[in-house]
Parts: sequence; C-alpha cells; structure tokens
Amino acid sequence: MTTANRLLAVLSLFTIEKSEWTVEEAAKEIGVSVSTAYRYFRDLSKVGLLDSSPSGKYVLGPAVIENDRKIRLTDPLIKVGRPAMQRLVTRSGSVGVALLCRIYRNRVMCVHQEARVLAENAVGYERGRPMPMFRGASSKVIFANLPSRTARWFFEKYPDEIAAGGLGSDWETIKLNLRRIRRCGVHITRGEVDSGRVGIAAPVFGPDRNVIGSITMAIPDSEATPQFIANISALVQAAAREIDAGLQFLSSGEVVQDPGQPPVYHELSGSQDAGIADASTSS
Amino acid sequence: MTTANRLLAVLSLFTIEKSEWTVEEAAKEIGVSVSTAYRYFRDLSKVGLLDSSPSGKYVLGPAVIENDRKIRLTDPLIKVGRPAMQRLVTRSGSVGVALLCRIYRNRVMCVHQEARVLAENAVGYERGRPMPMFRGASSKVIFANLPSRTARWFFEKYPDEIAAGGLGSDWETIKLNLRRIRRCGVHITRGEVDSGRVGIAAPVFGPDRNVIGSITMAIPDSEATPQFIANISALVQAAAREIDAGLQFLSSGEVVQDPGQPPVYHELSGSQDAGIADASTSS
DNA sequence: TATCTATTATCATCATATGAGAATTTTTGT
DNA sequence: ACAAAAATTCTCATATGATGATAATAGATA
Repeated sequence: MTTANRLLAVLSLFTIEKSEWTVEEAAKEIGVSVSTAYRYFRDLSKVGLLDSSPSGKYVLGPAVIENDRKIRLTDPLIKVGRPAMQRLVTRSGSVGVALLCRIYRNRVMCVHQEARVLAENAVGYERGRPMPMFRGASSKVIFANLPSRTARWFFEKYPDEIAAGGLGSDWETIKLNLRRIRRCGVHITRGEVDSGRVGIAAPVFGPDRNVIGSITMAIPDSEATPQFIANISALVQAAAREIDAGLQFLSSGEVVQDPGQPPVYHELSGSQDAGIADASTSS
Repeated sequence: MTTANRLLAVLSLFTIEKSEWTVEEAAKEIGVSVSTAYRYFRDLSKVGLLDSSPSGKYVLGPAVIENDRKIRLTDPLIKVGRPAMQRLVTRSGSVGVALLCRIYRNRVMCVHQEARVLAENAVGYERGRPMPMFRGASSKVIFANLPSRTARWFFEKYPDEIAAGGLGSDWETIKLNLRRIRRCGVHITRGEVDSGRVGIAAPVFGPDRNVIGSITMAIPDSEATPQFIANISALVQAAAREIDAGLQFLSSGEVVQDPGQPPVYHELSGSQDAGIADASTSS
C-alpha cells in the first residue's frame, strides 16, 4: 500500500452510510498512525476535498461541488450528450426524463439528466448513484453490449444478480438474451427500477466502438402505449447515434463544439422497426 | 512539496479552462518525472477521480459525480438548508430561486439551489462556481459578517475588488458600509450578478457564531416591489435563523433529522422592519 | 480560569517514492 | 493485416522524504 493509495483511501472512507469521520477513526481504519492521518486530513482539507466540522468531525468538502461543476461543463460525454438529450426530450413531447448513464466500477451510474420539468424527476437512476448492472433498461442495454468475455466475467462473478435481473441462470440462456437485446438496438423495461415507469434505453459507444454507457427515456406507465414506445425507441436510438458520432468527432477532430445532428443519425434509422418489434416482446 | 500534495496538485490541474491533460503535460507542470506522473494518474484513475479518454488524454472521472451525490445527501449545511429553502421558496410564492452559499477559498460558492421551476434558474451563482467575495448580495452579506480582522485582511489583499464592488476605497468607509449591512441583517442588491434580478441575502452562522455562508432569494426585477422585497427579506432572514439553529442542533445533539422550524425563528422577526428599511437604501 | 480535546511541530529512522530506461501493451496509419 | 508510433507499465538502485512517538500548542468546554 503506497502513500498515494492511503491518501485516496481516506477520501473513499466518506460514504452515504458514514459521512463523518474523526482522524482517529480513519487512522485505525486505514492502518496508519494518528500523526500520519492528521497529515492526510490536512492535505485533503487544504485542497477543499475535506471540511472539518466542529468537534473534530470531518466531512466531504466544497471542492467536491466545484469539481462536479467542472465535470458538468467539460466532460466529453456530458458535453456531447446534453444537446442530444434536450432534443430527445423535446421530440418526445416533453413527457418523461432523459438519462445519460455510463459504466462505473462494474456498475452503471447516471451522469446527466434532462427533462422539461424536473419536478417529477424522482427517478431511481439518480445522478451519481451507482446502480446494479443487471436491472433496468439503462443497465441491461449496456451489459448486453459488453465484449463477450467481459459479459462472461460478470457472469462468473455475479451469477445470482444476473438471474435476479431475469436474464437467465445458465450462460447459454444469458448469452441468448444478451444477443437479442444487442440485435434489437434498444431495450425496454417496465417498472424494474421505478414502479409505474417504463425505461427505453439504447447503448452509447465510444470512439473505439466499445460500449461506454447508455441513453434512456423514462416515461410514466400511463403514456406507454405501444405506438408511443415505438416512437420513443426510434428517438432514443437516434440520440444514441448522435452521441456516438459526437464522441467520435471529438476524439478525432480538434475543434470543440456542439456537433449538432451529424448525418450518420439518419443512416441508421432503418434499423428502428426491427428494434422496436424485438423490444416490445422482450418486455 | 510532499507526495500527497503533488498527487492532489495533479487533481487540481483539471479546470474549466484546461480540462484535458496528458501525463507528460502534467509531469512538466507539477515538476515530476513522467514515471511518477503515470503512477499518480494511475492511482487517481483507480479510484475514479480521473478518467482516461482515448489518445492519452485524461479528464475528471465519474467518482467526482458520485462524491457530489454523497455531499448532496450528507453535508450538514445542505441537509439543514434544503428544507428551509423549500419552505422559503414556497412562502415566497414560488417566484425566484433560493441559493445557499458558503465561503470557499476567499470566495463564495453556491452549494445548493431550490426553485419551483428550474427552467429560469439561469442565475450567475451557479452551483459549484466560485464567485468574488465583494459582488452580489450573497457575497457582500458574508463579507460584512466576517470577523473584523478577517475583513481587514481581505481589504489589504483585494482593495481594488472591494472598491469595484461599491463598498468603498478606504478602510473607514468600508468598515462603515459593512457595519450597516451587518446591523441590517439582510442585504439587497439589484442586477449586480444577473441583470434584471434582485438578490436578497442573509448571513448563515455556524455553531461557533461565525459566518459560514449565506442564504439568498433571487427574484426577477419585475416582481421586486418594495412591499414584496420587504416580505422576502423577512422570509430570508427567518430561513437563515432556521439554518443557524439546525446547525447548532446538529453539532450539539446526536440524532440526525430535519430540525423543522425551530422556535428561535419567530423570536427574531421583530428586527425585520429595521433590516428592510436599511436594505432598501443600501441598494 | 482551568481542563480537556484537537491539532501541529519536532526529529531520528528506515520504508518507499522516485527517476531513467527497458519492456510491454495499445493505438494509429497505411 | 501489418508496421510504426505512442501510451503505459515494469524494473531496480538510490536517497528522498514519509512515518510514528512524543512534545508543544491551540482551541474548545465547563
């Protein structure tokens, strides 16, 4: 265990469950002397990542909020995704919320949301909340598009969670289900994350053509007629292709700007029907 | 320069202006060998604070977003402030946006916003954006309530910015202005941060009775009749006292819960008139 | 004021962070 | 698909500087 690792381990101690740490607690937990723990806390506090509340308790500091703004404004995926998501919401009649998710530590995390009214944004995929890889449209559509050996690795490690997600208990069945989702291009789930909500998700690929995340529309059950779902599915897929293209553009080109609606978006619209047909049967 | 400092310095390299760094750039900037820089980048990436985009560029990583959620859900100030701000917005007729700000590195930063409709939240005090200490109601009301020697220190260091903020050029004048704001209990500015917006701010004090931040209502110019401003001023002050009391309660008591509306809130309502009268003349 | 607690400073010792370069993996161009 | 280039990790000898015990100070509490 190296110095840098220990320092970052201290930062990782701060969780939702235990958000306040004393220096002595942390010292014991990390396995380091109190002197050293004080040094770590001092250095982390100096850059604002920690903040000392009275009585020797420490909590996460304001630099976390500042960094979050930095990432909101500069992160390539979010920068490319935002305008595409805004268009998606508008085209969907401003009902529901658009979610941009990405892979994070063997889980899936929402990194941006767009909606006309944030009022009813009480969606389970809250921004910044790591979610399981095998439940909900946003997650499953990512899982299905992982390289097969990666998916296999997940199966070895989390067979029970995968089964609980309804994807099958043996590798053959799972492989079949994943292929179906992959071929479909879009995946639809009902009430898996939020009861009364339908999720319609499409995978987002990085410049190297690997899945890096997904884009999802979550709409109320009441709106989810087959017709409407069909429309949304097409729109979600289109938005995903926009983002793919935008990322590709960013990684190749030099100029940083809103890529708008790249032409590639229309080229892929032919696969929509097949996708929707499969999607409506995959439940 | 210690190891921990260098590691954190790397993280601090990532700004809005330069959000992508190669290992070699960072190595040169920090003054460390490329080998070491790679170690730093690897360790930071391992915990998700950095993320490698293709072609050797690094950007801030998803752990930043996860940490932001942690702080939203656990930070004492935000936890206490949120319900008070929701009440404030409701009582204000749901026009405008409530801002919770705090001191951060000689500046003022918004850490939480509440509004009925986030649509028109295009407020200059964006969450996570460090703002000057001498412009806008949120900032000035904090500055005015700093310990006098701290205020003095700011004067020595930033005389021009203070003058630009309209607080005076010589220490005597400044001291007078600050005392007026302090006595007032609330401070009102018009169009200092966002044109067409009026800011009404009150200081927030920590358990040790030192200013730690402020709470502000930003309302459209069109709504800002003297009558309405008077009402809002009282509500903002009340919200500030709620937060004070909530923090005091948190630091003394053990149980963590929404403190609701502590009784102390009504005791201070008598000072509203004086505060408003002064405020409307301080412009 | 006096008594805790929290935090910083001091310093000798040795663990380990560092830098240069080789080796390996990944990406890019054709 | 292959070759060239870039990115990243690995290796290792050396001395830098991180560490822990203790003392000193600051700060809170009563």
